Amino acid sequence: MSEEKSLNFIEEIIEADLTNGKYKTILTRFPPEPNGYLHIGHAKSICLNFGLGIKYKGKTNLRFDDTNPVKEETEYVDSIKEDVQWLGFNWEKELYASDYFDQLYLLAVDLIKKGLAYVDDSSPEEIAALKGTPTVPGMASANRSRSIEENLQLFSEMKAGKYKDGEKVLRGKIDMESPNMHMRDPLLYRIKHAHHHRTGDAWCIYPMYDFAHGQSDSIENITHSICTLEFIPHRELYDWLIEKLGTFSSQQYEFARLNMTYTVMSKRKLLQLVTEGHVLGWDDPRMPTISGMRRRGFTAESIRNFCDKIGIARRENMIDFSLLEFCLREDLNKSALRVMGVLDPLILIITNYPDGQTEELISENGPDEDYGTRIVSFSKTLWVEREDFMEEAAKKWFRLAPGATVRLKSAYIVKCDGFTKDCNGVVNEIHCSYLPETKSGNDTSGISVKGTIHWVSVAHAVPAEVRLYERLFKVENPGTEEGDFKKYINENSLKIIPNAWVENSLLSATTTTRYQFLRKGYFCLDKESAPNKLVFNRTVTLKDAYSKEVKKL
RNA sequence: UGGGUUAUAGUGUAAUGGUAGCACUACAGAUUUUGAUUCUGUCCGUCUAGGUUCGAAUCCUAGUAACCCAACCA
Repeated sequence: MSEEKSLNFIEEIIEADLTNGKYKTILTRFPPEPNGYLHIGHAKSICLNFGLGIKYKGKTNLRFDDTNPVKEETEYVDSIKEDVQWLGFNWEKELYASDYFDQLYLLAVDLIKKGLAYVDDSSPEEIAALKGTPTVPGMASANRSRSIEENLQLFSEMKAGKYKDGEKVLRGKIDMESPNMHMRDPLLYRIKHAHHHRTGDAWCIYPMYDFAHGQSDSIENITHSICTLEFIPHRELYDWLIEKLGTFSSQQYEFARLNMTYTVMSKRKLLQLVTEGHVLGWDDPRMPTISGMRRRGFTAESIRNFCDKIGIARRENMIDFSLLEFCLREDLNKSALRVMGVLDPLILIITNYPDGQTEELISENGPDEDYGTRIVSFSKTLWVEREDFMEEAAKKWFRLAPGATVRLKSAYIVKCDGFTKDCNGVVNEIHCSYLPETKSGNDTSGISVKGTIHWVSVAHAVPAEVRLYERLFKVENPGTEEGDFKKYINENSLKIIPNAWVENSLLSATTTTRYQFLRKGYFCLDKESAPNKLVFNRTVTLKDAYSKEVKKL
């Protein structure tokens, strides 16, 4: 019954660490910088880090890497916390790199005392020039040989605010000729007279990533510090600092970040989409952000399943968007309430049905009996989907056309007798006759039809705005395509239908419930919806074998 | 013309010297009061060239390709 699922390489490392007694328990962390909203790529990291904590009965911290005050804001902190919780994870501790500014400063002083760090007065340009290139070794700055006493003095003056931004930096004294650029006397501290979202104006020097991340891991006793591939070159420095400082030896492990077709994943690009108005905000339902996907109608379960299915490895990858859609539909199919709504309405009149009569029909709410049933009102005049009618039936057409029979879902089989057109030649009414003995639930006719279509009674329908979404980009990989990635934005990614009709049970729709509009897809109530104006987002369409059929014909 | 990392069906991921498997996609069929779901089946793969071995995706040698590294960003 229980298929043994093979371990990913990080799980193998952890199991080895646990069995050989290196650790009794593990502690991981999810370390976002609060400078933007979380996206599906972060979800992969969240599921990994928190998932490991759960699987191995360890713990996971949420730590904000807030060492660059000019980019970080409390708004982002709040959204990140909301997103992690919504995904279904609970952190052991909520921590901030800025909590450690005092300790970090002391560690830097310790490094100076050990003769392993120095204050450099060089300008950014000078430092870059002396750093060399990957193929040309770097050269020492004149300040490299400063005495420990002088370095201590200068560093404390940096902290005291004696110098302006950029005047001085603290650098590790490692190896200017290292083939690893990050070991060529990396910057550890820089001067920034900037207001920090948590520490306010208490500091004017801030640690760099390399002197904050590993040290924060070490301070917290993180056992497995998991990050993405681009940090591989930092690992040598990560290890060097921990060794020289003699602190808890956290270990860094790297995995490949998530890439997906038809979207972009970098914070820089996502920010551009927002600020330049290509989307309506970070939580625009077309965005790959957690907040956007949530608003679109994704469930946390579907995102977790997705992250589980894509796996963890060290090779570059490009995941098909269709896998995400599969995970989404898989979950929604189980949980969504079935309802009827007509997106592109066309009148259907049942000519032999009594005027003014209403029948309360029973329809299933979900895929199995547990979901129960509800009442839908049926009458002589209905809205049906315009695309469910053809003036002349095509090959393999199972829906309405003159002379054709279809079942109205949960109601009767009707035969199409004719139609009328308006003065512009557009079909405006379909005329049908119904077969009373075909009533859903006690059909005694023995007639079977190929097609079943959805409908709403005109007299009972409720108006709604419906927003349909398509992929945000027209090409698989806008990031690597030639020129500006924004050239490839799909201008049809949002289609607003202002005048859809939905069944009246949706008057009590909630934002937490997912719905399947029969045959039209999965929908959710948008946050902009109001009691007098329902607004639905289409989360994803249903799979559509018919449209494929049409393409083949 | 430095260093690092990675190469398994279209995509992703397993196989830890012993039958190349799983999922998505695509395709075909069955069921269906959603052209959905469900069910069944099909197609397609070890970067290349040598070598070691009874046996290689796995080990060795030499290539090739892709990605990352020269921010007072993380």
